[in-house]
Amino acid sequence: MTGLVLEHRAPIARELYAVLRQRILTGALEPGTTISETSYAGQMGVSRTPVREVFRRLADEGLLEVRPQVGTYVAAISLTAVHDSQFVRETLECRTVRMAVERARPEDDAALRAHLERQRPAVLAGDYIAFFPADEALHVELIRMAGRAAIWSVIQDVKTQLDRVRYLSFESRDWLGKIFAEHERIVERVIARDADGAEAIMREHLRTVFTAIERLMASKPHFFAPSR
Amino acid sequence: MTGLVLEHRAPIARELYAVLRQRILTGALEPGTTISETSYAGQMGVSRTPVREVFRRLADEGLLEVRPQVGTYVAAISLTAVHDSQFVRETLECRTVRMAVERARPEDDAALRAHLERQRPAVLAGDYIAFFPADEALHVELIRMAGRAAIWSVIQDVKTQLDRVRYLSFESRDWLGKIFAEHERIVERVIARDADGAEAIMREHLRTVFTAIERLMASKPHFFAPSR
DNA sequence: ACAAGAATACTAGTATACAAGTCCAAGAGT
DNA sequence: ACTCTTGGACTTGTATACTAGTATTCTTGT
Repeated sequence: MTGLVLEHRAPIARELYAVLRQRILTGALEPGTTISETSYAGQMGVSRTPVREVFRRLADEGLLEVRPQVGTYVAAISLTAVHDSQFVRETLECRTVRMAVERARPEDDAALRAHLERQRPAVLAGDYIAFFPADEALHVELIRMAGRAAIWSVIQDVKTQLDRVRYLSFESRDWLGKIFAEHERIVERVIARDADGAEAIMREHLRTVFTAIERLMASKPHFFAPSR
Repeated sequence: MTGLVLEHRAPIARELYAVLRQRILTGALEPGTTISETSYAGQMGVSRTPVREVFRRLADEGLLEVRPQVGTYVAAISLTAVHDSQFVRETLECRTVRMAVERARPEDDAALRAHLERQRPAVLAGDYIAFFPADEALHVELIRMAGRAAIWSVIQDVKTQLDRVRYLSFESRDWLGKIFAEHERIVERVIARDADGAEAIMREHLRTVFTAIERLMASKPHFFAPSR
């Protein structure tokens, strides 16, 4: 008994997935970019097998487009997909925030306030990297309060499309402040047990992405797939 | 020029996916069943590569559980996952059916009636196989009328969990008739441009799965994952 | 110069070989 | 009889080799 726990090194595919996904979301790899299994495997110093597994998964998420025997490309942004993703998120989170209000207990209020305090320093520092997980944590908390924690996986799925637009559109410097102010208003309405108010602000909050979509369409129209 | 179009034979993985998915949904492979990549590949007469790809996708869908270095199993039914899937579907389709009513045009009414007529013979014959696609087609039509056709992919995703319960619970002989009657009432309310009525019946319609869940829990409790 | 066709250099799909972790059971030692 | 150890038979993870389809480029004939 050495007391030493040998760590399993994480599967290569898991690491590759996180890295490539982030590169696409942040725009390091722009929509339309060609990226073959062989070349990416060589670039990352691994074999095609895990790369192929990652490509398949990202294709299912709508971030890659695989054309058999031809090539793989970073998927163009589908305006329809983005709009419908926003619709799904708004529909689900507006309903769950109502439920959160109805089920809220005193200790939940404290948890919500704690989430805000975790976000505040990131906002003041203009630190997007730190803000994103704290942002998600608040939304997860509200869903948990609603008693539907498992639907976060569905929201995460559609949120992928929205996050990519957010990243690519280069939100302005005061964006963090705006988002945070809306978070404060939502939490305030929840603590006041005002379901209508909380839902209204949540709806407004989740519709701010539309301005990002419009800005991106104006500045980078070639990122979008033809609407057909 | 021969006029003969050489068909690309469909990728093996695609075929494997459809077959294995159906086997799991229908219960030919019961929850908890062990199924290794090697054995299934041998059984299907293909190599591990496409089998592995299919396993990953089904694991992402929550139909398989892959334990590294140990084995792969047909996933147990998660009561939480099923309930939250129902919640997502109800939330989305209740909202879209309202929108369908608001946007409905005369030619849409005809399309809805046509879908009912397509379902009727399957109901009279007690033909589940023929009914399922006609059932889905009606729901897709309503979503299309709402102008949100793309959210069907989200609904399909959560619907997987619900369909499995439906299959495994062995719905009674008169189930088709009940479902069809609800379809008729929904279509009738849409044609009457009664958004509240249509939404109410849709909600009732999508909650019938709860009786299937209860029946399955009573008859096959070992199909379910411990709730923790 | 130009158009048609053949060689070439890619691509993803599939098969196979090897590596490493896990579980179970048989057997040795006490 | 019981415990511990050790070996073997699994499992999935990864690497590599081969197949077949596609697009481009270069050659060839006019």
